[in-house]
Amino acid sequence: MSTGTDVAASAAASAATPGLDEQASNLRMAVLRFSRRLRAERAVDTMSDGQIAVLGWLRLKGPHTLSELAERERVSAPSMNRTVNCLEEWGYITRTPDDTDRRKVNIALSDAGRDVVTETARLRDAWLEAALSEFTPAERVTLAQAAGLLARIADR
Amino acid sequence: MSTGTDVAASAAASAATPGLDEQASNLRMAVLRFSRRLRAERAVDTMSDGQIAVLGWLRLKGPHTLSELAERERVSAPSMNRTVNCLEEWGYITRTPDDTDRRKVNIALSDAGRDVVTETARLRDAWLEAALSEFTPAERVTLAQAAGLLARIADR
DNA sequence: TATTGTTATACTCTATAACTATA
DNA sequence: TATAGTTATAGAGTATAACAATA
Repeated sequence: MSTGTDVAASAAASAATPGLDEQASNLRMAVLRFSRRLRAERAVDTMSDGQIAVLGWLRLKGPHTLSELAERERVSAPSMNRTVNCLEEWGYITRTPDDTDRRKVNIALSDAGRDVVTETARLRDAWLEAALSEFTPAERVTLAQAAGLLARIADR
Repeated sequence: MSTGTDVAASAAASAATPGLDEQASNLRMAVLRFSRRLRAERAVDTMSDGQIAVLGWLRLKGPHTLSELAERERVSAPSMNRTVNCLEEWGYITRTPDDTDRRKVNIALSDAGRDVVTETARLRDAWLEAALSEFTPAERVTLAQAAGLLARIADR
C-alpha cells in the first residue's frame, strides 16, 4: 500500500476521502499558482515582487533596518541590500543612519514610495475583484473563510 | 463613498457585509503571506519550484508538449525548455517526437520522475500536513473547496 | 507562411565570502 | 571580538531574438 504504484487504488480511495497528503498537495499547488498569477498584476512593471513586498511592509509597520527587512522577507542581507538600493535609487525609500547605534541604518518609505505601493495594491485588487465578482455569494464566503484559515497557518 | 478616504465608514460597513474590495484585499494578503511561508518550507533543495510543478503536472495529467507546459506554467518556451532539459538530464522525464506532427515533442514522466515527484511532494507537504491536521474536518473541507476556486481564478 | 522546438544572449534575483565601520 | 551594512563574485531562472525543422 501507498507505494505510489497502484494508481487506480489510490485514486479510488482519494475520490472517497482524500488523505491529508493529497489535501496538502492540492492546496499547495493551487495557492502557488494563484499567487504567481496575482503577483503578475503590478502597478509598476519594472518593480519586482520582493521590492513591492518591502514597500508594503514599510507602509504597514514603519521604518526597519536592513537586517530586519532581510529576515522578514527570508532573504540574505546582500540580497535585501540590492533590493533597497534600487528602491532608494527610484526615490521610494530613504536611508537614515541610526542615532543611538551608528552601525544601523533606518530604512523608511518616502512619499513617492507610499504612492506606488498604494497604487499597486489597488491594481492588484482590481483584477481580483473582477475575478471574485464571477463567483456566487456562497463561493465568496468559502474564500473569505479560507483566507482566515490560511492566515492562521502562515502565522504558525 | 468608496473613495478610500472615509476609513471609518468603510470599516463599519465592511464589518456587517464586507464589500468586494475588502474581500479581495483580505484574500490577497492572506494568500501572499501564506505562499511566502509555504515557499520557505522547501525540503528538497536540489529542485526548483518550476521543476517540481512540471513533474507534478505531468503526473496529474499525463504527457504534454513543450508549448503546453510553458503556457500552463506561464513561462516562455525557452525557459520551459531549460527546465525540461534539466529534468531530462536527471532522467526524470522523456522526450518523444510526436507521430502525427513531427514538429511536436511529447514530454512524459519517467519511472524515476514518478518516484521523485512523489517523494518530493511528501517531504514538501510535511509542514503543510502538520498544519492541516490541526484543523477540523469542516475547516479542511473549506480549504479544499477554496483550492478549487483559487485554481479557477488563476486560470482566468 | 505559420508553428514547434531549440539555441544564443542578456538581465534579474539570490547566495556565500570578504571587507568596512561601528559597538 | 561581535555585529550591521556593504561590495565582489557566481549560480539559477527568466526573457527576447534568432534559427531549424515541419506543417
